Amino acid sequence: MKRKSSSREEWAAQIAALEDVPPARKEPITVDRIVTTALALVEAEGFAALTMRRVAAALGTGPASLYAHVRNKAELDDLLIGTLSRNVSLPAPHAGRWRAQFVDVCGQLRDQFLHYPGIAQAALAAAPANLDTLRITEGLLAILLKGGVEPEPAAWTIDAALLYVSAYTVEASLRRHPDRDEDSRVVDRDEILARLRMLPISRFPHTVEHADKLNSGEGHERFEFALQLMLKGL
Amino acid sequence: MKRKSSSREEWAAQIAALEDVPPARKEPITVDRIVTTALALVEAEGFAALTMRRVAAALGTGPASLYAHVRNKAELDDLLIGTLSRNVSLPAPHAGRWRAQFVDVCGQLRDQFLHYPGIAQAALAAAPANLDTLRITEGLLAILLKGGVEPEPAAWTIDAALLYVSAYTVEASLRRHPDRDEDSRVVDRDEILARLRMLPISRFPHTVEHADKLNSGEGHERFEFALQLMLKGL
DNA sequence: TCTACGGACGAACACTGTTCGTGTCAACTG
DNA sequence: CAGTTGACACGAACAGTGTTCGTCCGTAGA
Repeated sequence: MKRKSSSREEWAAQIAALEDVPPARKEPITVDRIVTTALALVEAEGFAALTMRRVAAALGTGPASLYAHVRNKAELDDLLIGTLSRNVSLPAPHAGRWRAQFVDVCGQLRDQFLHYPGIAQAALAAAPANLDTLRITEGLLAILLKGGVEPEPAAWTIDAALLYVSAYTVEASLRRHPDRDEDSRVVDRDEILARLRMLPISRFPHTVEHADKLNSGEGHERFEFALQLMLKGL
Repeated sequence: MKRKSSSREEWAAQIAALEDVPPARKEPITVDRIVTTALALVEAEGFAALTMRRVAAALGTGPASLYAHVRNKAELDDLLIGTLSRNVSLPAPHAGRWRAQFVDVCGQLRDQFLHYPGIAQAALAAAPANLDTLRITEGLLAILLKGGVEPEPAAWTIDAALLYVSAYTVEASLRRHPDRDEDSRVVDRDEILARLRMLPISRFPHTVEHADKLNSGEGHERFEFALQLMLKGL
């Protein structure tokens, strides 16, 4: 019966061959196509939706096909943050504008991460010796050295700043996108403010008094504040 | 035959009742027991091993039993970081030592997170209005206000510092504990240094030149450096 | 004593990452 | 040109995940 079903399939194949368009000639899977598909998926549905199966399905195949081009999901994650890192443009270091240049590069990275919600989680786990992230480190190092910062403080400041960028964007993504209209979790600013004011004054005197300050900060004010804090401390 | 097997079980139960020790009298599951078990699991095997099934198994039951006491795995995570937050002791604010006090509290939190490898991932996702984390915010706010810092910069600095603590501990855990003796990933410091030196000088001049500084920092030197950076900037 | 109710839990669902073995098509080789 | 080889595609499966449903049972209240 194996024979029979086999010839039946051949028969179907022959019929399919009669169609004017041969079945799309399925172009081969490449690492680039995988990365592009994955990024589109993260952009549309967030990092939690990035699944080997979903990527494979979007490419019209099964999950096993991806493992010929990518060792791991972790390696795919690394490739994604590498691609994102390649999108930030590094300025020619200018001694007089080193602070602004530093903040600008970090801001570019922040925007890249925010555009693909949740992907910063992969950035925190990314291999420390990734070539594309090292390119950014090199650029930031050039900026700080040009600004007259000593090498070791410069290196450590870069480390701290990049860590902060990742944490900031992870948190921003988790706050925004946890799930559609869940009852808890998606508490907006006014709600948080109201809850802070409800705290017992005996145990949380300063929190209650300055609840508005704890929740203030439009856009990326807090982000810029934190980076300026680090740079002014140098 | 349902009858038959049923009576067989009853028979077995009667036999079991003959034992001097009644079957351990299975003490009830409580939120506290769940949290304690979960923390022990994370301490021993890392946050990735924290599974509803493993917690349930450690309690001698199935995963469904946990959902009577805990809404989500996310809620369990929140409970864990709440418990950890409750372990840091807040000093009485002292105007002359506000910087040292601030760094000390952050260091306590860091040590708590490092003691339960990977748990900081949950801290980044934790609810912003958790009572136990708010207690730490309140304590830090008291310290900074006592030090003469204005409320809004104080609030934003606390936000940045706590974010940094989480990011620092997440990264430290991921670097250390990814998997037992995997071939890649667990690249030690000397290996990273060697790889940095192999970079093409044309594209990575500063990275190659200062490779040693990029990798320096014993213990928590970088951690203290980053926090001092923020505090000096105030 | 009977009833209600909340906790415990077995089984299942819909997922996840990953591997194994087989198939198939292309490009080298004789 | 015929034949072999090797890389890639992929169906099926495995072990594991969070979560839910329906049923059981022991204890507290009427």
